[in-house]
Amino acid sequence: MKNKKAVRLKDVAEAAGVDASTASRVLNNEAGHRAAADTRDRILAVADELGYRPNAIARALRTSRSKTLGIAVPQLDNPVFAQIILGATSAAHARGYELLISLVENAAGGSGVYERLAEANRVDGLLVSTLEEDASLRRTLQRAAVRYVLVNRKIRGVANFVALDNFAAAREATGYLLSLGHRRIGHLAGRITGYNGSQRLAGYQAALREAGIEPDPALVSEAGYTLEGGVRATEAMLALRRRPTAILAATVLSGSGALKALHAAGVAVPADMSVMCIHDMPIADMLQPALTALRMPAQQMGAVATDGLVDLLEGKADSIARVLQPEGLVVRASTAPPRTRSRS
Amino acid sequence: MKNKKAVRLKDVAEAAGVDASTASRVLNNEAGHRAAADTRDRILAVADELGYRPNAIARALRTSRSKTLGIAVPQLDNPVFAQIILGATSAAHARGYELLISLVENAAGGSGVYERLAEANRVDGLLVSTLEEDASLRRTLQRAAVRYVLVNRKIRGVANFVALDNFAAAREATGYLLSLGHRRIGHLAGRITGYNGSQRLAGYQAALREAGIEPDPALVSEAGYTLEGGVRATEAMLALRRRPTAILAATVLSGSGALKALHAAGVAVPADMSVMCIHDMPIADMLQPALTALRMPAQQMGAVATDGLVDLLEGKADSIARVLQPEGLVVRASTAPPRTRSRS
DNA sequence: CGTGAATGCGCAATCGTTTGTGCATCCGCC
DNA sequence: GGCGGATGCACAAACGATTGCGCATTCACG
Repeated sequence: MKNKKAVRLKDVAEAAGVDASTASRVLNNEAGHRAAADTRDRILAVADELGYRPNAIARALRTSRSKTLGIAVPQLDNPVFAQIILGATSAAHARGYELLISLVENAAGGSGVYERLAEANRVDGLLVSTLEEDASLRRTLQRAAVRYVLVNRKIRGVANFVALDNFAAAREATGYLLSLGHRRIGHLAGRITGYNGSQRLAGYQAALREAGIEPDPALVSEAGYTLEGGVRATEAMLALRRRPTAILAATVLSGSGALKALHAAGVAVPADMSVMCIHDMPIADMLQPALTALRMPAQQMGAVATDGLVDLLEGKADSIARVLQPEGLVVRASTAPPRTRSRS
Repeated sequence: MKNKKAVRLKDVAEAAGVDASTASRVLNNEAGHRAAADTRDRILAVADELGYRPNAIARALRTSRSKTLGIAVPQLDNPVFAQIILGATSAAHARGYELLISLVENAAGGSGVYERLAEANRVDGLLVSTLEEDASLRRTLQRAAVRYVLVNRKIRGVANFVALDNFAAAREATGYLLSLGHRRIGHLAGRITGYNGSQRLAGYQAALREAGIEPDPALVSEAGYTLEGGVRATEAMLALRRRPTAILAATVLSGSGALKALHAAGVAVPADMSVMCIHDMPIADMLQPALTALRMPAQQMGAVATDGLVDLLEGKADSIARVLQPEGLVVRASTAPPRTRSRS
């Protein structure tokens, strides 16, 4: 299988009649290094002819930079992470980096996961998007002595992150429901203790207040980021004496749960209840009815975070803090004005 | 950030008063190496106390084995790949390997992707699950001189692969629809030129024949693995003079497209048309109606392939060829017996 | 024509590990 | 007490690259 041995720098150098050091400098275009045009051409020609590929491992050992990034995510079944990873791989490859994927198990404190990656410069930096998002994560990462950028997360005391403007997103989404005429709007919140969940809740409340409506705590139910959570939270909302006329789900997963629960309860969407969600995803279009959604640049977030991390590593930036804006509404079939009962 | 310098083998050795070579042998439990219990204990104690972690890069350079696997997938939005990756990461970590993810762009021949990974033992082996699945891929991989295992693919002339028994799956699925009483069953095929697509088609046809039904080519439509493909193919089927009473989608994505098209056309599921798909996924349960599916061990496939690849690399196996069986039916709301029109 | 500064390259050390080989030391045995 | 074979460890050479430094050669200039 491995028929011909790999050609090393030394081989190129010998074939070109120069020292390996010279070949190295020429091939790497070392800044401020002068080489005779003659020599340079010869080396490049020979390297090309022999098909020389630098040994990344040896280079990493010598330079202590592996040109590899790690990405730590808790799951893969949530499409948001798939999108983030997608954006991250493209950006990483574009910058000449590889991406090492690591699943950090559910909030298990991740015993040594980061250390394992950071040790030995196996990765130069980490993209972190775990479930736990508090000071303990910060300490863990600090202990691992690795540079990192938080993705889709924000933690007090962590300077480097790329997140979405969840407040703006929830406000805009709620605003849309208000513009349709809804006044009682329920919210299937994410994890209220987390950055995303709390910000979206706040945005939802802000939009209501701006419309002169005092948020009703009974209309907020924590659904997390799963189908089941969405089902349960929606059932709870249906049990209210005064049901909402519209539901804003923090995510497409809980949104699909809402649709499911509503269908089971015989509530027509959007005739009797409008539903929409934050984070447009391919799934939203598969649901019945197709879910109105607020688009968020998830993939771009992965890319921006990766670019930022590389900038950090290469000294092209001191810090990276970006909050990306939502990308507008995708109106589908799940939203409509409320029944005009209130006016009659 | 990097406050304390990493502790090297040499540091451990010095602190224990031995040579680095001795420390190495002890820490690695070198087979057939005898060390005085005294020395051994001292080294282990010191290593633990100093928190020694071997430098993976240096080790890789010396041994030319990086303990890293690469996985090449074409996309991430298809949940099958997410599952495969999930299984692969767990298995890889369990065997002490890391997983490097690489997106190989759409059938673009992947100019040098594999070489880039293989070069310099950046990865020891590759898990390959690309879209192109023919002899050209085989040649490309051969040129890259890398060991690999095909995942969810099968190519003539490639000995190492882990795939699913798509024939059995489609046959069982079709059998279920037959058992409900359906006689005209449509099939939304995947890519007929690919392994999965062709096998599923064959299984579908076999089941029909076993039931004494001659497969009607008009009832087969290539839908690929997307929502849109499913919509189009289903619309085509609805345009037939004699519509089928049930549809078997090769995948949950085309299945969701079928539901969408049926709903748009006002066809009730399952009353007027049953729909089911192969490959159960979380999405199947989010759809309305929830999609009956045949479970396939996608995650396990990733894990088995990874284990096999590691076995190959570590000389614990000469080849790995596994075909995993479907895991049974998940009956949901999208399937029912046909209207008893035929009997009336 | 002699001197000093450029210019272009090679020498050798180094990154942190693994591993083949050789030198002590110790034991048992005759 | 001398000898042979274990036994336990250290020495040193790799792996393939990068990089500080110093030695030639060339060139310009007085």
